[in-house]
Amino acid sequence: MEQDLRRTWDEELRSHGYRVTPQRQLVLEAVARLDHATPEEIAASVQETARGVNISTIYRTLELLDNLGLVRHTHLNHGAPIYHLASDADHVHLVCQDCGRVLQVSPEAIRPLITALDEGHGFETDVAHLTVFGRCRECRGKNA
Amino acid sequence: MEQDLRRTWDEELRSHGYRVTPQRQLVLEAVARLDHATPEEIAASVQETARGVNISTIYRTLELLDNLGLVRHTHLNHGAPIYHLASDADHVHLVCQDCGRVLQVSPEAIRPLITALDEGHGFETDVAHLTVFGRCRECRGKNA
DNA sequence: TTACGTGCAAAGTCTTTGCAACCAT
DNA sequence: ATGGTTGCAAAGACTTTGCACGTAA
Repeated sequence: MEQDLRRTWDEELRSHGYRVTPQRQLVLEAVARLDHATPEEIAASVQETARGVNISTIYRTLELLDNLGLVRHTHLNHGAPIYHLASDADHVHLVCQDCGRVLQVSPEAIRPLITALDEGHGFETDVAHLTVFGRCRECRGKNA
Repeated sequence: MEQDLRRTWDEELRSHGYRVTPQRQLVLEAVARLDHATPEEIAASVQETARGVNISTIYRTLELLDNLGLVRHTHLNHGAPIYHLASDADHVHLVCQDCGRVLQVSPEAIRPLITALDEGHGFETDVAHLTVFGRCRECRGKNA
């Protein structure tokens, strides 16, 4: 499994003329390990397992991997980008504006939306990038 | 109409113990006039009609108006917040990741989504804050 | 008058960039 | 060898904060 991941992006990089470096390896592993993380969190995570990768390299690597389609990002709060593996099953994020909790739901839940936007507006939804803000069950219960 | 808007937020501010100042008035008018704009754009717009309002006041005012529920914001790209009047009819933004175009669609288009998230997850969607990324009809036509 | 609000400037985040040294190929 | 990569430090873009003065109420 990890071997598969490795082989895949190895080839992906090389086939596009990019080099396979330890830093890129570490960043991708961190993204896979953390599941959902900001550039800072990824940097912190990488420091633990290695001497470290410079934060600017983290940014450059994430941008590269994103362009290659190996990772994806979305914006959960304010504007902080959150990265995750593109190979992760597609999912949509529900962010509670009260408690900050982040729920993941299957794209099935939003299939009707995708269909409606496609048929009604010719718009092709980027499901992996979708974040829905609102209030979660718990917070709705608490307040009015 | 403009009178209505004015009376409404005037009272809204005062009833919460805030003062009605020319700056706040200018910022709200700019948000109404521009329909969708970033803090910077709002600042620029305000400079045209008056000596100007300091950018930090713009930020403070937008935050205040947002808390009071007079304006709303969403994040279209990277992280630049886009403000618009809360009284605007609810609408959802479709952002094309290829050309950057922003389409507005009625919340009707996403009613099924709202329903599904509510019934399936007890999640109350903040429609006005929703932004959907993807590719617009034109860009889908152009490329493959 | 009183204390909320504003302008200004400095400080803070987060991200990008220039450049010389480094290393994957 | 040689050109893509990295680390470092500086520069940027955007936002927040401290403080003294200004002003709505």
